[in-house]
Amino acid sequence: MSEKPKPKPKPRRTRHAATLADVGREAGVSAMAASAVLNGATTSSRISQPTRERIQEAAAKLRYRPNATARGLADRRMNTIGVATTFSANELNQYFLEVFNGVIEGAAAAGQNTTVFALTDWPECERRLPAICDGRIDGLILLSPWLSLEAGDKLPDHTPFVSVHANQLLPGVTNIESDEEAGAFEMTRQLLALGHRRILHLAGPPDSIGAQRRVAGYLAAHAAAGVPPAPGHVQYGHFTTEAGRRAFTEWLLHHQGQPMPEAIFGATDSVALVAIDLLVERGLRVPQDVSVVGFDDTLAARSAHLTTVRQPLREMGLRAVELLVQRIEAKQQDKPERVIDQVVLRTEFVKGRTLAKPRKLALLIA
Amino acid sequence: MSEKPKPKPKPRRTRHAATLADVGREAGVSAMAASAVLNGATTSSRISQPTRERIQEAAAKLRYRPNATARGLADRRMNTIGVATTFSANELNQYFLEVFNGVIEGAAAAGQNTTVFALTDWPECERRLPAICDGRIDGLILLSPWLSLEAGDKLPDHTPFVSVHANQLLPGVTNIESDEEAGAFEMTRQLLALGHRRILHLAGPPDSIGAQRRVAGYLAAHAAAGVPPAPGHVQYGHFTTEAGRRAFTEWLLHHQGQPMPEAIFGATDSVALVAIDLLVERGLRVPQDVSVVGFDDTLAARSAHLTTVRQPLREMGLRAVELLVQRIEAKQQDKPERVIDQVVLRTEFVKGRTLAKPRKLALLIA
DNA sequence: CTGAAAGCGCTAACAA
DNA sequence: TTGTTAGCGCTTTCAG
Repeated sequence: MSEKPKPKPKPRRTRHAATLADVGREAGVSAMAASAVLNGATTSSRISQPTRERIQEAAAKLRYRPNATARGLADRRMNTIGVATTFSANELNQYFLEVFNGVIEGAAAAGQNTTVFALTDWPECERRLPAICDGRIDGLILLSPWLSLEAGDKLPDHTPFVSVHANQLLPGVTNIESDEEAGAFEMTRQLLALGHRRILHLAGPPDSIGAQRRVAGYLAAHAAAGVPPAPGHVQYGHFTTEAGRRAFTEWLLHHQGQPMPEAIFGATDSVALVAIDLLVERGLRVPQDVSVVGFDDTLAARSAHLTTVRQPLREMGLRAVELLVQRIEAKQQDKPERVIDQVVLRTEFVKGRTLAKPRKLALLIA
Repeated sequence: MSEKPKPKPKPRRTRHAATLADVGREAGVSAMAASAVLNGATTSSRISQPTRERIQEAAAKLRYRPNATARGLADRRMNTIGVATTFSANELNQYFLEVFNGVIEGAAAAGQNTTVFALTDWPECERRLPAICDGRIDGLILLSPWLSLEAGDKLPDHTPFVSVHANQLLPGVTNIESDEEAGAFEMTRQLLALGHRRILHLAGPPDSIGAQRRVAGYLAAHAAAGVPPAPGHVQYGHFTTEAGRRAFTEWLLHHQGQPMPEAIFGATDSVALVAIDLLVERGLRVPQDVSVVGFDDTLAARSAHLTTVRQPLREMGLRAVELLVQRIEAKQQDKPERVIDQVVLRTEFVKGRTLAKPRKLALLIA
């Protein structure tokens, strides 16, 4: 071939610190040797001791820093997993914190970093997903995603996914959940066993699968005990504090003059806690006058000694990472993999201080 | 098998989806044109409408996805900020959640992603910092870092930093904090004004600047009121629930038979909340028998209606991102910048339900 | 208006 | 044991 034009040394807008090439030059070896020594590339064992040392010295002298971006580009791997969830400024999300804690821990254990994609809502997720799965992460955890099946079909296929508490099973995405119905069943069973009959369930949104399962548990426990649920005692709403406040307030308004429920079963701890607030504001005592129980066992519940159903949120986060990393590895090695549809973890009754026997005389709603 | 000369089209371990080159080929234009159209590179306006459309079509057809890693490498910018903090599995960190919420929000507003580096302790941070600042993030927020000055000197200098609640001002790192001393002062002032005299301050670690400031506020308020602090009523410990439990239990043990404090001022909400627990376990009522107040105004405190000092944690997170992004921009454009040392936000007294006048008769510690 | 070429920093494959 | 070459996918000069 023709002579190499050999252009000028190029100004090199020296952004990054020293590069492998720099180190190599300094040590009088190739960049590749430096790579082998410094970043443990495949050939690392084949470098002689003296060369090794020269390279180490040069690296130290030039304060060499590997560049993750470049490595990621070459490797097609960033060692970073993503977590996508809705994150609202007005109400802090305990649930998120608990799961996230597990994710962080699992990721650290697997040598992965974690980047968070904060969404305002799930439609936004559908839009942004392609941009999210653009090489910066190796896999993504969807945290209680609310995606349509069509959206699920359009998930980028070069990125492995795992979901936690998905509202809808997505094709090819392992979902981690807990046996919420069993949890709600057990909780309701305990309430009934104590003698409670008018148990108000402040439920989540009717189109949430989780909310449905909790309602199902509530109803099943009644059926199992041969007790018909108190009529009108399932009030749908949402999982948040504010929604809980609205739902309960409204329910009370619509039931003025009627007997106060003996127990209130919130669809989440937030709902239960705000119910306690509202009862206290009315001069009622918990649990002497009304028992209140929740669902999730988040931090606020624990510090309030709320009786609740524990979902192993941290474990769910851990598990999600584990499964995701497995899938990433498999994909990396082009290994076949059979995707597990679901992993269901157990829920557990947590005895707090907000559950007691019903009082003898019914209170009337003021 | 044997013929080889012709360097084959290269198997191209087809990892990533379609590339710009693919799109260009499909549309019969150069990759560069595709880049201009699809990713809004500098020259984007100079592409003719028809070409534009052809490229768009081709991109859609091939399901082109930009690759952030490649772009990051070329741009030397990932549009990602990092947050480094210690994260322990055994105790959930409310403080983190609050600040993080602000960070997430700020980052989203600035079009940045957020990646979390979970550390077990700050020495680990010093070790990992070089590896963290390796091109994957454009800047880093240190969340209540506890770094020595020497460590501060060794911070990689190609990455801008911002700290929140740093225990030690780091050179060239803007620190965001709140006027904790003023907050503690005001809280103590209120306690004294209500008539409290034996105020037990369950403080943080003596070597924490934040703990020191809270103690300073406590003492200053006494001085301002002309009331000598009750002797032995500052007990050092740590900011966590467990540490709070230990500290209070121990203190009570050492003061058996002496009067119970009229009020307890926890260095954090966690400490205050666990103090309430311990009091209740001893059959005491809060606030009728003992007032309990905290510091931070985290979620658990709010749901417990704890009287506390609010630190604007979310705002601090927002501000941190803002400042960091500014610095990143400045750096990108090689603009000179004068680094602000500190930003101090205001704290605020939050009236809850755990503060009342002291009871007339002193209780004795059992 | 468009394309060719070079390079961001690193790694794998192949020679030497 | 070491160096050379050729990308990873994208962007930015600089020519046409």
